[in-house]
Amino acid sequence: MNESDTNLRDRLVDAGVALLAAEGPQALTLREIARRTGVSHGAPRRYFPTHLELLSAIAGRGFADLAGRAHCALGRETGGPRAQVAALARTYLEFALDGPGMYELMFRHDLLESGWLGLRDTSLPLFSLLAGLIGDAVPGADARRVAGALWANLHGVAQLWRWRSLQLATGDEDFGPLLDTVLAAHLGPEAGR
Amino acid sequence: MNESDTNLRDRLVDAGVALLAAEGPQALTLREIARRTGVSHGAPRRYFPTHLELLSAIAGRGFADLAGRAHCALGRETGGPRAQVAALARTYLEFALDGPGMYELMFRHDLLESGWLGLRDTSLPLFSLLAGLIGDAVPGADARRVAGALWANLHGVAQLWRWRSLQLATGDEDFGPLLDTVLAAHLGPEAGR
DNA sequence: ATCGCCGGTAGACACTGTCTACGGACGGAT
DNA sequence: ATCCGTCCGTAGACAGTGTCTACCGGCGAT
Repeated sequence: MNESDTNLRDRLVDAGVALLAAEGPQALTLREIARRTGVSHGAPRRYFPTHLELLSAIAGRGFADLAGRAHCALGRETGGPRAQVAALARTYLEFALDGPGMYELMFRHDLLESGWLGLRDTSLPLFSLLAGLIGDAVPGADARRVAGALWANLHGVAQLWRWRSLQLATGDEDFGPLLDTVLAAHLGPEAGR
Repeated sequence: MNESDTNLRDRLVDAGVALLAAEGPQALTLREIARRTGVSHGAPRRYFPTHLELLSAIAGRGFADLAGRAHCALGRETGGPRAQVAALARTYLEFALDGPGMYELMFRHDLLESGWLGLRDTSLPLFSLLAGLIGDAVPGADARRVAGALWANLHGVAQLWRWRSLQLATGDEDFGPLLDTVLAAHLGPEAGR
């Protein structure tokens, strides 16, 4: 009945997620995950033929979490499309800056199996959603291209902020003002307040 | 007289740069670099006490290369400040998309020694330069914040483009139109043609 | 009761980064 | 000329990693 003691597969991913949050991606050793799960180092091979597939499954949790947070934020935001884009952007940044490890792992393509589906399957719908909102928010622009530029901008801010490079360069301590600058750049000056 | 046969230090970095360009960052093994240099695996330790310091030295070549390209592009561009920012941005993207490995290594902070100076010492001057140009190009804006936003945007485009995520999302095959979108977003619609 | 398979164990292998002991060449002082 | 110390690179050990393979115990189906 209780499936948590069977399903070694899920237990491995659970242990990996916990280890990732606690010590970062470089701690995600196959053998350490097995150790924390209480099985031998050869056991994971039964479910994840290679280390990269286990890491990909762990990253999959992150993508699911991100998608969940995004939809939750969208449901909570009752303003216009511009406000929804802003909520989405803030959610994205908060997710990236939340734990020390998950976001890093999710975009370490050398650690994920090539052509990893989780990214495409949760990023593309989110991207289409963003593009649709942008199409509503700024009717004149090429929505897909603006959405791509904004997505890249958020990704870059997330990464550079994690490294404290942007804090050093701009002197800010909170990413709020920078995020406002980014949104204003891509969506035009704030209109729908 | 010839210093290339002495200076094992430089020979190691040379071999590392070549290996990086040929096979990517995950091939930058301490032992493989030593092998390609023709010395034993313990030899690098004399000059680079740890693996990360050797990788940092290799990345340093990349930062120097980037700075050189940037100044070269700036010297070639005779237009106004906006055209110079555009030239800088294009140079940055071309550098990032050029080799398969160097850009990746340069921003893999887990592979570089913490507080790595090369990044700060070549990024910050370049950033200040960018901020100055932006201050001239768009007099009204907070130059540092706009420069930070643009830098992050370029970084994000570089990364997502490398992963082909942006091609997938926008349908583009060349990053030119997207770059124009990005520049227009941060600098305002093209004026100084 | 017996057989086969599923799921996990245990050991081997090649490889990595780091550490330590060794060796040999070179230069300067006596 | 001899000795000594200081570089600079070698070689081996060690713990740890991912992958592969042989093994084995228990369980269900025949």
